[in-house]
Amino acid sequence: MHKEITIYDLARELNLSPATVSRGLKNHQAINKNTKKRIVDKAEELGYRFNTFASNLRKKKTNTIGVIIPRMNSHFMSTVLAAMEKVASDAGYNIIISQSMESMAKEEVNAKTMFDNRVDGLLVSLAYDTVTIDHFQRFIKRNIPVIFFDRVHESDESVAVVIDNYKNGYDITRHLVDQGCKKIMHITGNLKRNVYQERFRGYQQALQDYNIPYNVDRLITGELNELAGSEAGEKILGMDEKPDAIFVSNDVCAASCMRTLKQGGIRIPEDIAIAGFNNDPISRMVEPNITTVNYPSYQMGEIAATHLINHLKGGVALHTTNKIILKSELLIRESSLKRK
Amino acid sequence: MHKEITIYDLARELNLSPATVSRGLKNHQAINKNTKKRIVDKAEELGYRFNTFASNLRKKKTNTIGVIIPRMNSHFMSTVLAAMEKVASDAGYNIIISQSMESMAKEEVNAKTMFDNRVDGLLVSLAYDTVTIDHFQRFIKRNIPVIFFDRVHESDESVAVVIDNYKNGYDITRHLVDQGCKKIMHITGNLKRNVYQERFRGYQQALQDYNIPYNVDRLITGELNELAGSEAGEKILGMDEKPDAIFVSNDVCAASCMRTLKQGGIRIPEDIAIAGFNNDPISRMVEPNITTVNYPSYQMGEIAATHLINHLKGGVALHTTNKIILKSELLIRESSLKRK
DNA sequence: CTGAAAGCGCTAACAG
DNA sequence: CTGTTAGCGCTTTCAG
Repeated sequence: MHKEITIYDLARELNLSPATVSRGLKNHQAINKNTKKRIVDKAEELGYRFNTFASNLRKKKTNTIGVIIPRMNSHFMSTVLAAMEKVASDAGYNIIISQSMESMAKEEVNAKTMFDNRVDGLLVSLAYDTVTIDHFQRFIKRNIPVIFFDRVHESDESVAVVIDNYKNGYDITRHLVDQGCKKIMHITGNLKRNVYQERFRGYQQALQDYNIPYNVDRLITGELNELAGSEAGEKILGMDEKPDAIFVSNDVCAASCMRTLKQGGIRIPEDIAIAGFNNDPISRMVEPNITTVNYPSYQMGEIAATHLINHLKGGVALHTTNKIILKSELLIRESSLKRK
Repeated sequence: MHKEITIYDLARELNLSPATVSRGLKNHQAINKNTKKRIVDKAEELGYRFNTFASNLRKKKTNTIGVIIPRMNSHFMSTVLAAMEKVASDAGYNIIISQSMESMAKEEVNAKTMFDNRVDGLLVSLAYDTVTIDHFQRFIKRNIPVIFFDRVHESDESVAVVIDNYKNGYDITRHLVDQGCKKIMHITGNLKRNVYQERFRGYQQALQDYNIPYNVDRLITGELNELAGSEAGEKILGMDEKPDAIFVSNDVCAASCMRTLKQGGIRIPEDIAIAGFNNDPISRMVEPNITTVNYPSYQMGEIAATHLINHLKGGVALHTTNKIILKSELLIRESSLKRK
């Protein structure tokens, strides 16, 4: 078994004190250049490795940011993460990422782990079935900043970075109405989540504003993945009174649903217009291209992380800004254009 | 500022020793049930939080597995990660994930961080431009197991979990030849990476076996993303002697390339047959559906993680198994079927 | 079933 | 520019 080398070992070998070795390794200014080199070389020679735990224990500081997300299975999420990593690592922070796998129970465990690992701050997008956010209270109580993004929980004690889901839901629905659609279906996620709830509200409001009665049979909530899309497609194919438009809350699901409908002989957009959400690459790849909402994912990651770090670096009280709403926009493509 | 509660605080309040508190918190068997409850309750009351650093420092053990991947932007990678997380957390291990962003320099830094964080083992898929794996030597020297998956480096000291890229490259090419194609283009990634190198070798061998001369103008290497696909498409549209088939090393790129070609008036598969790789959902969503290779991603994650953990739990020497090859298979779809 | 005591490796005063 | 010293919070013998 390999014996771990410590700064004491280096100190002994070099006839220096552990303190000097520690400083030398950290490239401390007040250390002789020559001494530094001797230290670094010896460390290399003996295979010394820095002990993060001892350091963190001593410093009571970790320089680590925790990120909890539902899953990293979408283009959206991987873009957000890339941005966060960039911002954090440029600012000298490490990032630890964990997935809740869309389960609140796992989210709680993950939060606990992050807490015990003493992250300096937390960036969170909530799981599918998260109903309370009590598991983040311990952070808030300790003044550890928590920033929610995308799937957020609104409270006075935390910051939320979002897009205007209500408006986007409204705009999409209105666009479909403009195309002459009256029987507009909505396929979306769990309505407990703000994002889906808000889009749904926008959908309902638009219907109401245009005097189209809301019909609960035209709402499907589910997982919003490939399977859910094809299942919804099958269901629609079996309906006596088919919708003339569908507003789906994510592009992968929309694409999958569209595929099933096309296989069933439905013409898109002539028979049924389709709109998705996110501007996932898939929306530009299928035929017809899917009308969608451009989600500023890189920006969202960048802003959430920057905001957190600015706060950590001292300064800016968090709750002064309570909600950051990013610009997003409707991208109209062929899948919804009945009137060309 | 919140004062951190330690086991000493709990001990004092409860008139117990720190040792007993520590045991109680860990649900140690030799502690009175009643005492345990008192400890846990008091901890809750005072808002105690466990200090992972102190514990790790003392125990010299972290129960953490590090994962380094190029990017988590593909369906493939997110599936692999989901599997790894499941296996690890079922076995009581934490996972820390970091992305090299396809850069060797970042990969080196990440490896260093993992090392300093004393991960018990490492799961790695190499960056695009990684040429040496010296940065993993420190792990190997210290008997910290490193398992490579997908994008691997072959050496005697580490385990690699892969599919048979050579065979798949060969099979795809042969399939295209079977369809009557003679001018088969290959769009792939950096040939330094085993996966692309092997597929390329398979491609070349198949050509040779069927007496088709290899033409270097029919090879494009690049990033294999959406942009690379459309650029390749444009390039092909501008060629005087166009290929009659294209074998692309990933589905997203294949789909994007196909879109561009179709927009340019090329019929798929009549004019040009197309095959991708990975069985990404996108391959089933576009039209025509793309012929591809079913990549057992979940299994790959599961096996790599299980293997690592079995090794850690004591037992099984790593190098006895040096390479694990998973079954993968050609999925023939419309995009390559000239002879129906 | 509980306690005493030592030490994991590092850092930050403070002192020179 | 370098050294001394104390302590971060936990676990683990060993002892009772």
